[in-house]
Amino acid sequence: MPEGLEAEIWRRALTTLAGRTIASVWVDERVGPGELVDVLPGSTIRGVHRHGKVVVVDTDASAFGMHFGMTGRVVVDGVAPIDRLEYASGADRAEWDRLKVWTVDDVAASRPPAIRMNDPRRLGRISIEPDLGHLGIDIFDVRAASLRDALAGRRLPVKAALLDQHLVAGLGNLCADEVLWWSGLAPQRPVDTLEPAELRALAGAIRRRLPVMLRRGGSTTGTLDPDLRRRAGPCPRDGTTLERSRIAGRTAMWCPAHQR
DNA sequence: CCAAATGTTTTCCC
DNA sequence: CGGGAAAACATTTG
Repeated sequence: MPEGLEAEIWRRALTTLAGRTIASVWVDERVGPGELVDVLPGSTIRGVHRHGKVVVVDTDASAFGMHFGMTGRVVVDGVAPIDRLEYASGADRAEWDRLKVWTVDDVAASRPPAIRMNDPRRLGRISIEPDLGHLGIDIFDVRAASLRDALAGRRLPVKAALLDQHLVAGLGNLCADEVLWWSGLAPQRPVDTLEPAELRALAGAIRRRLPVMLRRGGSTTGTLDPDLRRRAGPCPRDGTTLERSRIAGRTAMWCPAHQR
């Protein structure tokens, strides 16, 4: 997916809909509850929040959540806040639409839906009143202390921990590799071997780098960008050829020289 | 043609 | 119970 950064970009775009009243809803029942069609019409959008990779739209009747899987995306008032997703199709076919929400002014003006979620691979999910209680600390709330608490008592590789949404919510494969690169930690390092200074470096990388990537447009804008990952090119810091390994079922790219 | 791709969940196994 | 590996989901891209 779309990682937490993309979810935040979409959350901000969706926030512009606050105050508008929903007229009608269509949902692909393979990925979301059909009851949304009955519950939402007549309600007004109050606001949009996000935890980790989940975006939640609050209305005065109910709230619904969107999770984007690997290839889900959102179009707001006909405009895609992120025009093209890496590792996904550049096309936007109507048959891939999974959720459409029209507001009363959309209907009056015969406009496209205010909210349209489109997802070719159909790995994303739409939920009603989503339970976010099982998610870990949000990426923008990570501090050295909260990160230490989240990882306490664990022994798994640090990258596996960063990808586990129950521990830290919002990091995906790209952002996890990125913050490990910046903090000088090898992805396979067990979390119980991390020194306090290393934990601080990791929390610092999450705190400092994610806002930069968010400003640049998301999780593909890091130092280890998709092109460098594909080529397994030289480490931008020291020129060492990046190494590729498999951790927690995902491809990890890392520098064997400066990441220890 | 083949492998891999921003993700999660489940199941099987140690 | 913790953790890993693999499969499943579905489609496009390199």
